[in-house]
Amino acid sequence: MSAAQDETKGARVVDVLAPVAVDVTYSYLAPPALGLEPGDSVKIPLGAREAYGVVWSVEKTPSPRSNLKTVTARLERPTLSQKLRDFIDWLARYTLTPRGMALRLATRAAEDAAPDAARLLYRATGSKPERLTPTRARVLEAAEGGMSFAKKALAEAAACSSGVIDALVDEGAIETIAAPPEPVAAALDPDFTAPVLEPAQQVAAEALTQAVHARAFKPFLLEGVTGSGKTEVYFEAIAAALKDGGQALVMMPEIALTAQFLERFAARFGEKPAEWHSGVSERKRARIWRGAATGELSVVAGARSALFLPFRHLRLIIVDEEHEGAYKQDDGASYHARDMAVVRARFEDAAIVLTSATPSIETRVNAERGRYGHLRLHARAGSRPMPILDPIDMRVEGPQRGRWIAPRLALAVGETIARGEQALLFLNRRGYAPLTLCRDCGHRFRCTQCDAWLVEHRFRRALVCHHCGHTERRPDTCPECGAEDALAACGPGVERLAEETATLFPDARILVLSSDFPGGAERLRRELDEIAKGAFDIVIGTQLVAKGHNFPLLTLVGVVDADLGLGSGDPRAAERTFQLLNQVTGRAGRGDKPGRALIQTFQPEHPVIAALLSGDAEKFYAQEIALRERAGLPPFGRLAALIVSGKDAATAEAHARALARAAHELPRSPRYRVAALGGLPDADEIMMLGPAEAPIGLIRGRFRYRLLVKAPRGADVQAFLRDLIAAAPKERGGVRVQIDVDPQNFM
DNA sequence: CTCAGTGACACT
DNA sequence: GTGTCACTGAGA
Repeated sequence: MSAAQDETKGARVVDVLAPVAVDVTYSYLAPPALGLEPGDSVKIPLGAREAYGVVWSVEKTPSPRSNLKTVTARLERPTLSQKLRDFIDWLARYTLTPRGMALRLATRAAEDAAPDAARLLYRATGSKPERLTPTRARVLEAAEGGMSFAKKALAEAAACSSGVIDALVDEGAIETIAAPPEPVAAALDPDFTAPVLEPAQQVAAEALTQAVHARAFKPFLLEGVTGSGKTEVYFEAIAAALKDGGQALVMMPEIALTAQFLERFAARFGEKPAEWHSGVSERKRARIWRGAATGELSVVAGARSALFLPFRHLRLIIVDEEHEGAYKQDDGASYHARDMAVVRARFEDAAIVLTSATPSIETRVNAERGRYGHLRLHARAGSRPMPILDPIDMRVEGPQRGRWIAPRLALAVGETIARGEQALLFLNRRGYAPLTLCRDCGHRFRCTQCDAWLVEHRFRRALVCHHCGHTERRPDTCPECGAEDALAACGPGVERLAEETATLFPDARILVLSSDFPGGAERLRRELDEIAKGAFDIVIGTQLVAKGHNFPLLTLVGVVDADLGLGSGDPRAAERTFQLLNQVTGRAGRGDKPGRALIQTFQPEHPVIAALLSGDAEKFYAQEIALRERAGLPPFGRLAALIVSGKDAATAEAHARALARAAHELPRSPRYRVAALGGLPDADEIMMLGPAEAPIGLIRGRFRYRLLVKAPRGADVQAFLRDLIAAAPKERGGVRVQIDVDPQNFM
């Protein structure tokens, strides 16, 4: 018997899933000594390189095959539980993502999880260095008493750089000792602070704690207006999970929101939870990943990707602000984190709580039909009253031409700031003006890449495409007719609104909050702090201001254009507008004094605006749900978006057309309809949904078109999509299809 | 004829 | 995802 045969004799065959864009597992020989079980991580040869993979199954009766490669080694990583592996398989199938890519979502953080490099501590040995400079003396003095310090701490204490310490180590005056790795997060105390709950909160909290203790899958919608105390309620559910020795995951839509949350959490549980988002260092994420797997970590608060952490005993998931669009992931695997969280909870036999002041339609329907428990907090905690809403009919009492603030709104702002209170003007449009045209020849500035109007950004002296990001300098003369000083800005953006506000209130301290201003989350946090301290009288903001930030001094909200977004042809336009305006107007009010919101609109009788003004959310939900049901829109019909991309607009469009053609040639139930949401004007086989408004975005250097597939409830839209992708023409390269399923009915 | 750039393809 | 290979067009 040869040595090679000897080696393979008795070897087992394992099926390994590698984190690559492949849907199948690969089989490898595994030395029995490794004792591999499903969920174990292994090092494997893959093509020309070494990769890692996760054992998905161990073949009981391996069929004889030649040419199998052999697992190189076992990786010291926590085992991925059966529950997590099932979830990965499910998600891959549901989102039409290769399973390897789904696996990668769950293991990417572990790629950096080198076993913790020993942290080095420094302490004095007692021996003196050859040359004792004043700086060195300071270091030795600081290190006196046998205490050991982190290098950085010691350097800081001695006010020197770490180089000095290195030199002292070389000369033997300082020694290094290995320290145990720092714990990822401190232990949490479920009884650190006794909760103070109002009766309605108490009822909801009890329902949740019961569900957590039951250790079974149970979804809830926790619905309550801004300030009704939803957080305190779900803190009790977290406390219940902790008392049972379980883990909890809190998902947040925005990084900017986490800071505030962490503070409140620490006040309730004594310590902050582990924080998980793209801003956290890779090294730290790797440790959180391990901490979740070992059970050492009990609560993680984070963004979408936290959903894939390998929790050991997950008892509870919270999805905060469940209606937020930020839960939708679009590049790579595309999934809706809120819905996938529900599925994860099902696999983990955990409770899950979706919270919102303005739930999404699908969640409301699920709650109303009894699939989710429905917990409601009607009043604001501490009896803070709801703001008073007041429409301004722009047809009757609008501002003069070229102005955007109606006299009555201006008056209200003036009174508010005269009382030393804050006013917020809300306009969901970045930049100075959404359209620039030439008064002489009528030329309109359009994006050369995707045909959308270019938005003027006056601060930057630029014209920017909000669709694809294309930017050009704003010229002084018309590029069409050469006329000078003939370019006119049409319509308002926040920058222009700031200009008008400054003219109306020259002495007011005005701040514009817009996501495109430089400085990022850091600056935003600082500015929000300053607002809370009263450093500004008038805040002008885009939808950024709707996202759950606290404005304690705000008493007046002016919605400058409530109609914006209602006519966009997006099937979710009504829902989005209602949510946005509700969140924004809900910011008004201080203490027990009701706030006031003035709403400028050209169509006060529009169902969405009317429902908003009536303050009756029930009315809105009832009418929107009825409408969706009639139109077969989600959640009553299934909508999937195929995102087709190409290296330039023309290629992308060609691919989109080819795919649409393939869709119509595919044998299928006539109940499927494939539509282009704008942008494919003469393709007669394509049903148009909404106006053509160039739905292309430039993402990572590629142009994207969006095609919609609509299928009624019960239809196997995934099977259709799978066939469609298979039938998609692959010639000339670059048909990349991403499926963005609006997932319904997956339970 | 070489070389960088682009895609298609396979990976057990 | 990533390494390899074939093919292309530009330049020596």
